[in-house]
Amino acid sequence: MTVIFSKKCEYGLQAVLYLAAQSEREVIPAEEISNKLSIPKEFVSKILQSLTESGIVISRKGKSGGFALAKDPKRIQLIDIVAAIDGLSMFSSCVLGFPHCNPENPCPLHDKWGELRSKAYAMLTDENIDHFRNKTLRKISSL
Amino acid sequence: MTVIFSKKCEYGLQAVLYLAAQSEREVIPAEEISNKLSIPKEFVSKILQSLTESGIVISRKGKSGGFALAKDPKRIQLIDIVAAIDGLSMFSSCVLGFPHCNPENPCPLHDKWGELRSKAYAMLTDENIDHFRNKTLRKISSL
DNA sequence: GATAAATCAGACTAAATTATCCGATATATG
DNA sequence: CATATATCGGATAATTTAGTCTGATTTATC
Repeated sequence: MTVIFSKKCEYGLQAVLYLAAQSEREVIPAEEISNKLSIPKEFVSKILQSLTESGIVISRKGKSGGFALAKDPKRIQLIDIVAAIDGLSMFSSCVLGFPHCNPENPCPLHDKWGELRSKAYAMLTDENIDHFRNKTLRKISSL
Repeated sequence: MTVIFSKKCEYGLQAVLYLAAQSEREVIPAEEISNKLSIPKEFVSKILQSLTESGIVISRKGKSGGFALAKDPKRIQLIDIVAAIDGLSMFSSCVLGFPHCNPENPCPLHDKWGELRSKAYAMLTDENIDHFRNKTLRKISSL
């Protein structure tokens, strides 16, 4: 298998994008997110709990409770979710798994991969999640 | 955690690059690869066995046996090892884990990721492993 | 032929990831 | 206050990935 983000992180990104696409509404119950995105309810719930601790989402307990973004979607970037769930180690570790891969002791792919990695980082930082709102809505409606 | 290649695949890539860097020698015992690359012997041995079935390396049993490339290193590309171990699904599946991500139903990152993915693919296909020989030797000698 | 050094094959174990379950607690609403 | 509907928190289960062990077989060399 080859992965970019862990399942947990993929689900977290999807769920946060989902929340960002609902900006007019109050909190959204985990069950709705689970249904719309086909993520096991308990699992997405747990992931959002952890994002609550990271300050990215907030939760309201009890009847008509649920999850919502903790701040203006213009101030949240995809990298925030990745950092909270998977961490940022992929942006510093060697793509071939060699130890101490750096400009002094580069692996054969060091330079090429370094470029790609920077672009991947940019992809996750250049835009805030509000920017993805319409695209997310369109994607969700196709599911 | 965030991964590009599985550990198995990282080890496989390292081991094949190692073999390619030893082109003048006959077969290399798994133990040497294990020692030089700090990969558990039985594990790298298993990985090379599977690459034998894929036709990328050959093995010789018995005393002074070991592994070697099955063909001219100019005819082996990194993608061959990736395809044999991790498969190529990462080059077609959605980076956010959405189902049926395609130009008609793109996820919010579809285009950007598509570009990066192509470049990652190119990184693994544009050069044969003989091209990495010197870089590999330099890296190995620093371990 | 005996011995040593290697792969081969398959079962097994360990660890990490993914997913589920359940009881407790909080809260909106009648 | 009772009820229904949520999250919260912790334990547990299932699955995948990573790694280990052992015994058999092969082969070079003395």
